[in-house]
This record gives sequence, C-alpha cells and structure tokens, in this order.
Amino acid sequence: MSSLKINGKKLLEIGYPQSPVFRIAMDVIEKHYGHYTEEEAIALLTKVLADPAAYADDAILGEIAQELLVPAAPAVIALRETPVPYSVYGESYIEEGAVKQLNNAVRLPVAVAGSLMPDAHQGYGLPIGGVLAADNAVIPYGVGVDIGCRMCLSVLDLPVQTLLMNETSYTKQLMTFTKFGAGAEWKKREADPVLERSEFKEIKFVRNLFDKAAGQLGTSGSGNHFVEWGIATITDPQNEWQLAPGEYVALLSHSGSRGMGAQIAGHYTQLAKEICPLPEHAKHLAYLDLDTEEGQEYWLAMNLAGDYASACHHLIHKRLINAMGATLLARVENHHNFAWKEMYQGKEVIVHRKGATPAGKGVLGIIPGSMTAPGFIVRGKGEEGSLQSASHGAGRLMSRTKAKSSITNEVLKQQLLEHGVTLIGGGLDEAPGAYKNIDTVMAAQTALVEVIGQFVPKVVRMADGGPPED
DNA sequence: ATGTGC
Repeated sequence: MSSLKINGKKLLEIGYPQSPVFRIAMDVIEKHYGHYTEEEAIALLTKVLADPAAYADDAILGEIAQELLVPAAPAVIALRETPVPYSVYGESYIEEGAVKQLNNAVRLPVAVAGSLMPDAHQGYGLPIGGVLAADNAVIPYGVGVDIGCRMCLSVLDLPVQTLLMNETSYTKQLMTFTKFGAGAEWKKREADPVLERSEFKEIKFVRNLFDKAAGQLGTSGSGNHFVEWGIATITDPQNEWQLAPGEYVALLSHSGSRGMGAQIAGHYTQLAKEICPLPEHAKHLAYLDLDTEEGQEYWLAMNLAGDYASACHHLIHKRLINAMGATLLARVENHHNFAWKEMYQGKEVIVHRKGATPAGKGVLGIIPGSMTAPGFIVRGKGEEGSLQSASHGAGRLMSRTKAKSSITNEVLKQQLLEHGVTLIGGGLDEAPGAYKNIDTVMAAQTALVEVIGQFVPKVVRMADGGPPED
C-alpha cells in the first residue's frame, strides 16, 4: 500500500487557512485516502473547502469540514505609522528597550498621548515608568501585573530618638505585624469593607479569588515590596498638615494587590490578546474597549484590586501604629500601577501609569529611593507634558539576575552599615547598587513635582532573597 | 509581581 502525503505548500495554494486544519487535512488524507493520486486528493480537499457545511457530517471528511467551520481568528490590528505626541524626561538615563516599548504604545490605534518617566526601564507591553493616555480603552499590561501597587507613608508622633537610639521594639513589631513571601497569608483573618464588595459576587472570575484575597489581606508579598521604619523630614513650612518642619518617625510601605491582582491581570490580558491581536512586537499592549463587557469587567476588577491593595497597606499601618502606641499625624499614599479616567486637552481619556506617580496639581505622592537612599514626599505640578505624572522611584539600573551576579553580600552589608540601616530579609537583587541614583532621577523631574519632605529608611523588612537559581 | 509553567 502506498501512503499519500499532502504537501503543506499545496494546501496553501488551494486556499487552506494556516490553522489546525492544516495538520488535520494532512492526517486524514494519509490515513484514509492513501490510495488516491495527489490530484484526486487535492480535488477532494478543494471541494471540502468550497462548501464545508456539506461535509460536516461526513464520517471521515467531517473532521476537516468542522475545523473549517470554526470562525477564523480576528485579523491582526495594525499599529499606526505616525505616533501620537509623547515626552521623555531624563532621556539620557533611560535604556533603549523602554523607549522602543513606548514607541510601540504611542502607535496603538487608541493612543492619545504618552510619556516616559526618568526611572523608566523595560517591562512587558508598556515599559515600567511609562504613561499612556488612551481613548475609551484600557490595556491590562499598561497597568501591569501588580494592579494597584502603591506606596503608603504614615508620619507619627513618636520621638525620633526612640528609633535612632534603640530600634528593638520597632524591629519586633515589624516582625510580628508584617508578612512577606509569595503566597503568604495570615492564619487569622481580619474583616474589612473591601471583602464585602459586590464585585466578589457579581464578577464570576473575581468570585473565585475571594478566599485568596481574604487570607492575604495585610500581607506584603515579595520582589521589591517592603515595610520600613524611618525618619521623615518635613521641609515645606506650607505643608498640608501644618506640621512644624523637622524630623518625625514614619512608617513607609510598598506593595500591591497580591495574588488577587496578579490573577486579574493575567486573566484579562489573555482575554485582551484574543479579542485584540496586535503585531508580535506589540502583542502585550492588547487593549479592551471600555464599551464592551470585557472592558467593563476589567475596569471594575482593576478598581477592586486597587482598593484591596490600599486596604492591605492600611491594615499593616493600623497594626504597627497601634502596637507602637503612636498617633498618626499625616499620611501620603498613591497607586503607581493603575489606570484612571482623567481630562486631557478637554477630553476624557484613560491614563495608564505603570510605575509612575500621579502628579496632578497639588496632588501628594511618595517616591521611594532605595533601602539606603532617601525617598521623597512630593506635590504634583500638574504638568500636561508628563500627563500629570512623575517617576515611581529611582528605577532599576541592573536586572535582578545582573544584580545577583555582580553585587556581593559584603558590599551590601557595608552599605547598610554606612547608612545605619537594619535589613530584615531582602536579596542582592534589591541592593541599593541595583538602582539608579534617586537624586539624578529627581533632578530630571523638577518640572513635574516639588519636594516637600523626605524619608530615610532605618529598619527595613522585605521578603527573603529570591528563589534559588534553576 | 505571582507560588508554577512556550
């Protein structure tokens, strides 16, 4: 018995789509029509392609026909040749990969304007430190994997000397009331209004995340997340709280929406990629139209994740402030991975900030440095060029892998010693040397924010160093 | 970033 094998090129010539049907057609011919000549087989396949419905119930050819009846994948959406306007702050400090990514983003059909912050570096889709305004559409990876990743600073009434002279109780409470690590959960759960939200009932995908969210409330996760005690210095006499300029004990935290947000990000970006196929080099920028059910659902889920991240910070701060018997004097907090409905040139747009601090006129924010470098309390200037945004930190100088291979434990220890910083947990990938100089970054954005105070870390807790290399 | 896979 001879066994006929159909050439893929022939299938293309007669108009077969490059889909699973290719493989199926080849297999069916080889298995059932091995005695045919190539001409006969091609004639048969041509007839099936011309009218697949007529063959749908055929015992043998039905397999091919049914695959042909599957609706074709939507055509790839082309990027525009001409970008919309975009600005770059601190261009000389920004790696090429980040600029290339923004260049794709400002060519999306829904793009309105873009901006790159001075701490920008390459990410997935939109770069970290990237800002993009879109027309009635939301890009899940324009928000990022950690939806609602944010900062929270509490300025307290504790005497500064208590932290500088004896940090024992600060360290002890940090160990008791913070929890780090991927998947970390508290054994004893706390009630919180965010867990009562109707989205947990109304959105099917979100419903399944409730248990994880309830267990992880008030935890910090891993990576660059931290909770730290330090000294805040208020420098602006005209500050919003009428605090006397000077030094205060303060608590600073950095974390996001934990597993819940990560699952939401993953689910809706997958959905976006199916609905909105973009060219390969821009595929992670897939967006959801806000007038669609999927877009609406993501918007609600994203906002829930943002509020959940906020609740996590508030619980951490409440527990630590209570444990120290302190009173809250001032608080500054902001998301830096999120999307907002804002006005731009008289029109409502969706502003994505992925690793960028909102900096509308008079809006307060906190931009952290590193575990040994100061962070800054800032007041936005409402600069339209940056879409009313600023950097979200110093930005990475080295990738995690590069930091782990080029920074030593001795160097890190020496830096901590020099700055009088106690580090609990943490890995070399988060060492100060892995980050850009925060002063340089701040100098590149004087048009975007004014500094009204700073924060110097003293006792820092992070997740233990990353998992062992494979 | 997340606890588990182009």
